[in-house]
Amino acid sequence: MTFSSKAEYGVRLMVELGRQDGDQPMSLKAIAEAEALPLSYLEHVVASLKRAGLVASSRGAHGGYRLARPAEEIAMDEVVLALEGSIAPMECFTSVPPGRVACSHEGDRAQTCSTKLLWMRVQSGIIQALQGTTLAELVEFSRCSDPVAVPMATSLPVVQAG
Amino acid sequence: MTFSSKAEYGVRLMVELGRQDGDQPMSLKAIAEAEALPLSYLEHVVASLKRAGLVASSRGAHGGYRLARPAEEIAMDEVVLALEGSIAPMECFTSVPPGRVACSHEGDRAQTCSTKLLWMRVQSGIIQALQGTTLAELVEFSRCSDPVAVPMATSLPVVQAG
DNA sequence: CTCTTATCCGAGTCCGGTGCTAGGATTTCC
DNA sequence: GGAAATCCTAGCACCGGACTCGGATAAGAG
Repeated sequence: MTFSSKAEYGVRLMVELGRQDGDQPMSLKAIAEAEALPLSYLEHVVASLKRAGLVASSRGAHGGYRLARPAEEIAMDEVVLALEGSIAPMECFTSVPPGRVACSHEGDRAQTCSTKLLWMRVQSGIIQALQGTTLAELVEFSRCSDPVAVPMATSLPVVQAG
Repeated sequence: MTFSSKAEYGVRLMVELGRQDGDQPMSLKAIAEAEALPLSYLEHVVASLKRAGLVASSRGAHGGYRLARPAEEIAMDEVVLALEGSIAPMECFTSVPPGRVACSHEGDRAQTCSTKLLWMRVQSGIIQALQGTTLAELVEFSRCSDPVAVPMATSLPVVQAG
């Protein structure tokens, strides 16, 4: 249960773009160096973001990428969705008609998958967390590099199997 | 971003055990047949659950597994944690001292990872969803096999990249 | 006592996806 | 024209997930 590195890199990339303030675009090379990420791989990452309409590009010399919208109007579920392809805790969560959830296990004796309730709640939790966070927040968070108060979830311990 | 099939199978297994009411244990073979899951793989799955103290076993003929506690007292975060090893949306989420979160990217120029805030919120959302669901709920949900009202999250559409 | 049924345990295999590279084509500014 | 950039497609290598197999141990049935 981890997000792919594509999601990680893509979010870092978006934050980096959000930190920029001028209108001049930022080249991938500059981003790769700033975040210490492999340039050639970032090309694929940014392609997904562009396809989703989250970044705009300008080609040629002095070209690069910039946010397609102000950071305040970009919710992170869009970003992660674009990078990850889908936000679903189980592969069987494929939407056939929009708004309904079909589990591939269904049809076997017409019983609804007993785990569906659980995964739907988890999915809901993830989406709410992503929707409730804007890129602007992350940009702001990245500016204060001093490790003081994390705005949330400092009280809950990291859960890990012993 | 999907949970492993071990998590899926393990939850199914737990639900199956929860459906049993007598004190006699249920054999893995019976579970495997009831859920149409590979028996030899279930052995590994149930081993994790046993190690976590969620199921108890009795060996020999007529042996099998039963819940170590009543289903009402089993929150699903325990189950998923046992199966998944850890509940963290990013590999860099490793807890060095309990209650604190260290990101492996930290230390590079002492800047906190800009994505930490996001992943912590996501993690929090997942854990809350899991903690707020008991095994008993899933057992109950599995009994009413008619696909009427899903108690939650029916309103939110499945998010998926086009 | 042994046969059967079961849990237990470790090793090993197969396959697909993740993460990343390579090479080239195209566009744009100087 | 050349440099700097995006774009596009193919391909590779490794790692882990999903699963199998073989055997050891334990316990009830006859």
